[in-house]
Amino acid sequence: MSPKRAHRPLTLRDVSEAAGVSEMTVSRVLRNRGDVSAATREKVLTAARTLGYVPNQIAGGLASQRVNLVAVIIPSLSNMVFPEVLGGISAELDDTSLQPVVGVTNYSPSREDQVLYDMLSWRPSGVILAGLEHSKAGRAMLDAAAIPVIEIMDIDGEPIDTAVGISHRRAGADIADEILAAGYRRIGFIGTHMPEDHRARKRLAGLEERLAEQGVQLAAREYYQGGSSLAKGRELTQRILARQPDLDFLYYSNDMIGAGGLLWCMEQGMDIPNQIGLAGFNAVELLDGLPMRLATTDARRIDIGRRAARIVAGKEEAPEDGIVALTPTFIPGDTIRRR
Amino acid sequence: MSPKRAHRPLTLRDVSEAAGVSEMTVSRVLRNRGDVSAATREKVLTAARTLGYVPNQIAGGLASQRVNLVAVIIPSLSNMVFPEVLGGISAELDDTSLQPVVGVTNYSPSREDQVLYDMLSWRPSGVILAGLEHSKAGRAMLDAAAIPVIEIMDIDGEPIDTAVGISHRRAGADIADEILAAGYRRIGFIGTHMPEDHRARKRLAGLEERLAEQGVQLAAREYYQGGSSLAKGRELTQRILARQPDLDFLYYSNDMIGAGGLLWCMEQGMDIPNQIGLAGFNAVELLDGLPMRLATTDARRIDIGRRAARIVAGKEEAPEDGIVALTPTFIPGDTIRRR
DNA sequence: CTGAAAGCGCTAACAA
DNA sequence: TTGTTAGCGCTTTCAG
Repeated sequence: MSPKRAHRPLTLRDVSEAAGVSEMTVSRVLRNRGDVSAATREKVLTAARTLGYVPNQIAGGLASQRVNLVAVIIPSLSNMVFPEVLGGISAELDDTSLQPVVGVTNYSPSREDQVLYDMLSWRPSGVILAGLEHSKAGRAMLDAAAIPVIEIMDIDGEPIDTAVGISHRRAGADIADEILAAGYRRIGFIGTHMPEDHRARKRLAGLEERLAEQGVQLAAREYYQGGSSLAKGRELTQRILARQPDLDFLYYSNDMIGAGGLLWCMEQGMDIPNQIGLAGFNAVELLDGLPMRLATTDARRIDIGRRAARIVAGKEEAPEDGIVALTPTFIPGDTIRRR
Repeated sequence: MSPKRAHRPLTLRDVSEAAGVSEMTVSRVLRNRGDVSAATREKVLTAARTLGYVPNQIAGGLASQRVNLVAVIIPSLSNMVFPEVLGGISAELDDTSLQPVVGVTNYSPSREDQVLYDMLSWRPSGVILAGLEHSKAGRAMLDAAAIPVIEIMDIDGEPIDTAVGISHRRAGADIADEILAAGYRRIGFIGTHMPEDHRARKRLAGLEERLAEQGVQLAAREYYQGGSSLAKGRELTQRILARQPDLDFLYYSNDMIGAGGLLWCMEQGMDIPNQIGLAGFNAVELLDGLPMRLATTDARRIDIGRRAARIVAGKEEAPEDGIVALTPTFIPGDTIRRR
């Protein structure tokens, strides 16, 4: 028969009694702090293992005024993008004593405030959160928390402490350059209608600005609500082309709907990239096996996670101006004419 | 100019002084506990808001011996499946005071132990973790923790407290029935080579057993390492059919590689579902917009998350026998012959 | 309805 | 190298 389930959680005192040394010595052994003789060390370790003791970080955190938690606050988990950022963070934190704790806002500012409040109440030693736009209340909480704040994904704005990301405005402009250089002129845009997705908004602004500089205007736009899927990409592509059949390029605010559009255009027998060019955003590797490779931009999300984590972990110093700018990479794939 | 960043985190005492009442009264207001006059309540709330006070749960947890955290331990975040389970958990926890804290094991038992140790050191009020297979050490920690343990995804085994999930063995057998009933006989299997993915293993076992009962054996198998992608699905499909061109059905251990295989078969001009049938597993809605809908099984992962969360939150009582069995749904799509 | 005292389990700081 | 003492910031409990 297996041992009975415990009724009372173990404390340091239990280990201390079992090992015949003071609680303080047990504490030192378990944290690898201070000098302890090999013999007592062994005794303590054995006792702790035998009992199945797990230290109480609640008590430890209160006593030491240090908590090895990093709050990570992101808009969504279903987007593929943020799990990857998380992957970068967690990989870089793995060889430190810090643990990430994740909160999800669903792109809602009020929920961001709530999540922030909940996380800060654990007195983490740092915060990594997406975007530079926060509510006044959120900003106040961050200021009052007096801990390092790393804002990720976006650098178009004023960071609280440090921002790690790409310029989405710039990324939009770069895509405009690619599109124009490839000779496309009648350009349509398909993206989410999300006032709170500031990064998508900035990309679109950058795109339009650069187009305007070259005397080109967006010929059509199609917005949608809710999550992105292949199906949605198909539907929107069909709709925009029904309205404006003469478009020669479609720019999608993400790869998922872009891929849906690509599949639809292929089924219609359209000549890609000559008759029409397509591009998405984010370089979702998931889609690598499609019949054609969608043109896209790698937003460097794993690197963003890593750099942000390195900074909170103190492996890397934050720059003077508070901005860590990464350079997005345009990946032409098969859906834009080669120059 | 914005207010300076704080240097010292605020405490109850700060609010107490600002509001001119005892710390105890502040505590009561902030937790909505005990009777407080509307007037003092208002004073306290105003003071707390003005200062930007965020309660310290580390201290609170220690004092009250209660921590409103639920540890959620899953194998992976890049799988699409687990973020959805998480979604279900988080949705159901939203109207309680509990917060999920997520740990990722990467399908490694030793890492599961480490994550478990880290999470239990926060003294959560419950644990939700994937699978019924745990190390001896992990089992010991869970026993010693003396908190509710909900094992999710799988019910083929002996739960510690409660298991919420589907029978993968049974799901495999059901798929065998569907395949045989549709008239396929030369069946190939493509799946990950993951000794630690017990659920995929049990599905395969269930499939083979049922096939054997009907006098059919798997005609070919192809295993792969690492993550699943469309590209991998293509490659493996090509490989298995090169070896065994006469296969008339391919069963994939997940939808992602299944979809890759589907795209490849379509490009080869194969007649689906007559010449060859295909099925995946998991009903990943992401893939909904493909040219044909892959046959698949909905493993009820959102429901699994919800039910598990309801039980830890005490919204629902755990059954006597510790097993909450959900029924997976087979979705024929377009890639299996209709009877 | 409000307040005072004690202590949660651990660690910082100091003493031996 | 080991032990002792005094809190960390809150909540429990009890008194008013």
